[in-house]
Amino acid sequence: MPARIALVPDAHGRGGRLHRISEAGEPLGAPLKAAELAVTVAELEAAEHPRWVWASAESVYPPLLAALADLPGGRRLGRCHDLRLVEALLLAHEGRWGAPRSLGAAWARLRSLPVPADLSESGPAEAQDTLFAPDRLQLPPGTDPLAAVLAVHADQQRRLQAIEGEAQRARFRLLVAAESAGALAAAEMAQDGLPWRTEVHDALLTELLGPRPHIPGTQPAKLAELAVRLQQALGGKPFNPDSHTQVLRAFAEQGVRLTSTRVWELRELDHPAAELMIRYKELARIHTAHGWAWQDAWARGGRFRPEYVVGGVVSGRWASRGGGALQIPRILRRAVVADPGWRLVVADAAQLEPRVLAALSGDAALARSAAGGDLYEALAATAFQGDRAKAKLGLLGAMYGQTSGDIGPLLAILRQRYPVAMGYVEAAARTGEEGGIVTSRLGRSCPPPSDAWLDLTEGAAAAGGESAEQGGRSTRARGRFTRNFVIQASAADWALALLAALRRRLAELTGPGGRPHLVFFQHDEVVVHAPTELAEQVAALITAAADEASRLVFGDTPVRFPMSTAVVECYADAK
DNA sequence: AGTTATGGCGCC
DNA sequence: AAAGGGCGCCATAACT
Repeated sequence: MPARIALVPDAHGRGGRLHRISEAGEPLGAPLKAAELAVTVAELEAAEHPRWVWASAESVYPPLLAALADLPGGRRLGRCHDLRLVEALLLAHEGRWGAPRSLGAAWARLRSLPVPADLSESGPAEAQDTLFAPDRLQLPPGTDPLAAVLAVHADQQRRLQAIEGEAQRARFRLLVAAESAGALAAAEMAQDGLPWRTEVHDALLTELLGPRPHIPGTQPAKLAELAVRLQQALGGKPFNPDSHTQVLRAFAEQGVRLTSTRVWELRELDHPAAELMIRYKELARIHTAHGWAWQDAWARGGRFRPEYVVGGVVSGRWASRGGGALQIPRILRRAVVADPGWRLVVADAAQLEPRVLAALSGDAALARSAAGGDLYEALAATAFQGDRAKAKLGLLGAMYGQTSGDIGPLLAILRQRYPVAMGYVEAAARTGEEGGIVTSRLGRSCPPPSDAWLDLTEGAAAAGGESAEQGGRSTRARGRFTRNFVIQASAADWALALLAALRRRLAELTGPGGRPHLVFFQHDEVVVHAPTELAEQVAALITAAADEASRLVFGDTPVRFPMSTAVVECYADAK
């Protein structure tokens, strides 16, 4: 078993302190002092390939990564144990959801000291020297940060060891490793950035909106023109098309009653202004969310640099902070182009969530449908007379808890043909409706119901009337949440395992053109920027990583998790 | 003036 | 075609 090394950077300088520890967290030998932390870390990484134990990758790794990049070889780190992320996983598992998870908070709990609240995570990363400052770790003044890292790590190992059931414990450990690996990948992707051609983005914006306005804050020509035509189509009185209330009023004055300004509602309207309104919304959104201001803030110097928030979604999916990394509109993918001599290897897991359901529930019949290429096609052939659309609709409805529409008969067929899988999601829904907790395959726990929920549902049925209705609504909403959680969170488990496996395999690959590296991760999709001569090898690695993830997360299952992979120059050409 | 809520829509 | 689950972000409206 390779060693673990606890690591604490200095408050101000380039140095830091380290201590070898055992798996259980006992210190081995004497602590080390490093004048040049990056140099020492690079040497130890090459010699021992340790698991780095630190307060959080988010605070420690980015500056270290920048320093490592300046060293010959430009090594990255293989593995870590992220105390803050692991603390969050353990707290949720222990039913202490919402307790602060910083190193300082964990330390304070150990010492029965007042527990500091977590800092808000708003705003872009601060200057590097303050990232290292001890106050960011939320430690009480005078605390030795290295001692805190050692103590909290040892405590976490004890809590991991205490998890009931050998298989569950092993899976939770995998979750801990994958979550931590994700934190490394997130920092590396933030540093590398997604290749972004500003001139392509510009041309696209100009085509859609007209030339960039000289005065910031003014509307581009085509948007302004649309607004005028919209006014004319609605009686000529000026109004602000960005204001829902004014739009509703303008339509009402023409005798058109709308309950909202949603696009699908406008589409059902037979009025010349409806189409203009839809077009206006479309363009206004691109302008405000991904226009020139966005480009200035997030996509300079040929790279889009988002900030990922690992574990930012309760299901274990990542969130992002600023830049909307996980909501890049499809049309803007034109601007994502590989460097000359490089390619983008774009891969997404095909029909991940229904496959996860098949593997999770152990439904043999559904697993047979998930053993090949198109799951919905197979499902349709067995249960829906070849109607693929119906098969897809029904299965999605079952996973999301849909009740409306004409979905009832489809669900009935699924219940009859796949009782094990349907029983699985329905049991999860029932647990939620009763106020219980569900967990993902690897053991990530969902949050408990809020106090407001308990107030709303307690005795609501007996009370009758409106409060019964309200209680019933929130009961069912909680059921839909837990029903979906088991699938979405287990899919996130799998995707995280894929990411970790792929990252490890990519690190071993290098060519004359450079090293392939991850540049994007979005729920069930990865993008690798690779020298052209390595692109096909990368595609093969992705397949291998998916197989490894499937085995690690679901063990021996007949369910396949195929990746749909494309080697392209431009992201928009991947699908 | 600054903060919070809402509506709406982008992604999975 | 939308709707069911999860998010982030923007502009406006509604508050403190």
